[in-house]
Amino acid sequence: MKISTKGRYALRLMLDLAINNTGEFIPLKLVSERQDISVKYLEQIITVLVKAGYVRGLRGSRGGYKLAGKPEDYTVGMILRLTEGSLAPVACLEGDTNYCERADECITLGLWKELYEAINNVVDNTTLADLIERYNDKIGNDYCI
Amino acid sequence: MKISTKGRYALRLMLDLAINNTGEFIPLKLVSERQDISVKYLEQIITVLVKAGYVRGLRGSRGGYKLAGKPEDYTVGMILRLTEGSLAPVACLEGDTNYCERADECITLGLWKELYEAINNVVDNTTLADLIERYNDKIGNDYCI
DNA sequence: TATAATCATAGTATACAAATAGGAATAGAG
DNA sequence: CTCTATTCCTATTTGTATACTATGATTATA
Repeated sequence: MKISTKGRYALRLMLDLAINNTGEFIPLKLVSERQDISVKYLEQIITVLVKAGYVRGLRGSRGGYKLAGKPEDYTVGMILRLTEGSLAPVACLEGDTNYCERADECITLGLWKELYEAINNVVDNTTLADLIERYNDKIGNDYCI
Repeated sequence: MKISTKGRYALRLMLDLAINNTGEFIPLKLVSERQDISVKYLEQIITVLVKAGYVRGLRGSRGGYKLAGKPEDYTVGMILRLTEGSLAPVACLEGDTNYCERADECITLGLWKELYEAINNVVDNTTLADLIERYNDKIGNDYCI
């Protein structure tokens, strides 16, 4: 029941781009230094975010990445699902591909559904902007987003 | 973010013992047939439940297992934590052993705490008796617990 | 043309998941 | 008192996923 590094790092990556946004493209080298994650691993993770259209990349010198939209456009759920896959606690809740023969007589299915909903409820109701705002309130910082 | 087979099977095992309880000890062979899980794997899983005192075992002919307490005594959380380990979505929320240097400046820590609480809230407020009752209501069965 | 970056693909070490296997100990039945 | 059905104990296996690292091609700017 753990969120993997891919999901966690993707979130930190998006947050880093949001917080350090100046309008310019931000190279992964900088994100790597700030977040203490290797550039190579970040590259692998950001590929998915680019393909999903959450992040825009520019090659070459002065290249880098920036969020395609605003921090409030991206929920934690969107980012985690992209990098982690489904957040369902059991496979039989994932789409129609993992249908379970025992579903009708399954005593625990309802419980897993409830757990799934609780998880979704948290991640889908929190945006990057929310996280930054809460952090500013707590720490007294004022990251410009 | 998946519950492993150990956790899921442990829950089904406890439920099977609860539902099929007659006062006698129930051999794993029967549970195995009903739940379609190998006896050998069930043995491995039930060991933990016995050591925790959730289940009592008796060796030899006419031996088997039975719940030590009543179905309402056991929450899903108790059973899952025993077999899965902590249900924390990130390691830094687990006890004091996994302390993270970045905790103070971590923007995502609050989110993980919220998620953790949401998960705990579900599993700690559902007992085996609840699951059986809900199932009876849904299916029209009347398992004697 | 040099440089700094993304982009694409492959490889690797480790740990965890999901079991299976073999046999010793024991409680009851006959 | 022996047979049998069971728990109990420890090891081994197999596959898959995680968490990276490595190499090199491409491209945009200075």
